[in-house]
Amino acid sequence: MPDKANSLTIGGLAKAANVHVETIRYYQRRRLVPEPERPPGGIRRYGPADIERLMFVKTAQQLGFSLVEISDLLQLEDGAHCQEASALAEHKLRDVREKIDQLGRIEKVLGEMVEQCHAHPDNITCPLIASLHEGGNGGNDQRERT
Amino acid sequence: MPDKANSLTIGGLAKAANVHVETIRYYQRRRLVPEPERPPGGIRRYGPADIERLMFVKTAQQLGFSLVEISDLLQLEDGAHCQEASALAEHKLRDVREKIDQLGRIEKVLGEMVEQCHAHPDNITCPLIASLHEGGNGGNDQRERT
DNA sequence: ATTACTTCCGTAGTCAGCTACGGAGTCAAG
DNA sequence: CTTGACTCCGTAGCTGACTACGGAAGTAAT
Ligand SMILES: [Zn+2]
Ligand SMILES: [Zn+2]
Ligand SMILES: [Zn+2]
Ligand SMILES: [Zn+2]
Repeated sequence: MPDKANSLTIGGLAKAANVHVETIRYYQRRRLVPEPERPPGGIRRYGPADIERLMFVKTAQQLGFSLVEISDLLQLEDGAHCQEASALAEHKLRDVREKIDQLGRIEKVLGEMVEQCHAHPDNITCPLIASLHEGGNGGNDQRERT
Repeated sequence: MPDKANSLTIGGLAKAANVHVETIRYYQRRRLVPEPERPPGGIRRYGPADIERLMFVKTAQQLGFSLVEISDLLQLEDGAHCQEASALAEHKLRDVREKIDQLGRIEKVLGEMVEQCHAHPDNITCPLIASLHEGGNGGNDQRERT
C-alpha cells in the first residue's frame, strides 16, 4: 500500500479536520474513527481517508446526530441499509422541524415584547412569559432521548 | 394569603407539572423555582403558581434555552426594570434568530438527503450516507458554546 | 397505633462529549 | 547528540441537567 498518502501525524490530522487532538483520541476510544497500526516503537500516520471520516462525524454532529447515532450511521456504510439510514434521517428531520416551529413562535413573541417595550418604556407586562405559561405545544412527557 | 389554593405536596406538584420530584428540588437549589416556607416541623405546600413556574421552565427548555438562560428570562417576570428587560429580550431574540437560522440550514440539508435517498433506484450506495461524506455545509469552527 | 407512603435533606452517581495532565518515548533540526 | 516539539497512553476533571440513595421525620389509612 502506498504510504506516500498517509503522511499526517495526529496533530496534522487534527489541523486538517479542524478538531483537537484529544477529540480524535476520544473518537478512537469510542471507535468512531479507526486507530491505525503503530509501527513498533513509532508514531501513527494518517491520510485523507481519516480526514474524511472525521469530517463525516463532524458533519453528522452538526445535523443533530449524537455520537451513538453517528456510530450507527457508520455501521450502515455499505449502502444496503438505506432503509435504516433514511429512517434515522427522517426522524432527525422531524425533530428539527419541530424545533424550528417552536422557535418561530418564541421569536414572534419576543419580537412583540421588544416592540411594546420600546413603545412603553415604563411598564413591562411580558407577553413572552404569558405565552410560555400557556405552553401551547403538543406531546412532551419526560425528555425524549431518542 | 389564601391557603386553600396551595394544597399540593411536592409529589402532587411533580405530577401536576409532569416532572420528577427530584427535578423540582434540583430547580429549587438552582433557584429557578421558589422554595416555599416550611411550617416548622411540617411539609411544604405548593399551588398553581408553582405549577405555572415549572411549566414555564419546561417550555422554555424545550425551546432550547439552558437553565441559566431560563433564569435570565425569569428575571423579566420577577420585576427587572424596563431597560434591562428589553436588553435581555433583544439578546434572546438575536439568539433565537440565530438558532432558527442554523436549524433552517440543517433542515435543508437533511431534507435533501432524505429526498435523494427515496429517489435513488435501490442500488449502489445510499446517497444519504454519501452526502454525509461530502460534508458540504458552511461555517463551522470549533463548537460554539454561546 | 401500626403500617405504608411521603417528605426532607445532603451527598453522590450518571451520561454526553469533551478537555486537561503527567510522564514516557520519538523525531527532526541544528 | 542535545534540545524542544510532538506523540502515546492512561487517568482524571469538567459542564449541564439531572437521578439515585439513605436515613430521619411527617402524614394518612386502617
Ligand atoms: Zn420596556
Ligand atoms: Zn426525536
Ligand atoms: Zn446569547
Ligand atoms: Zn438511501
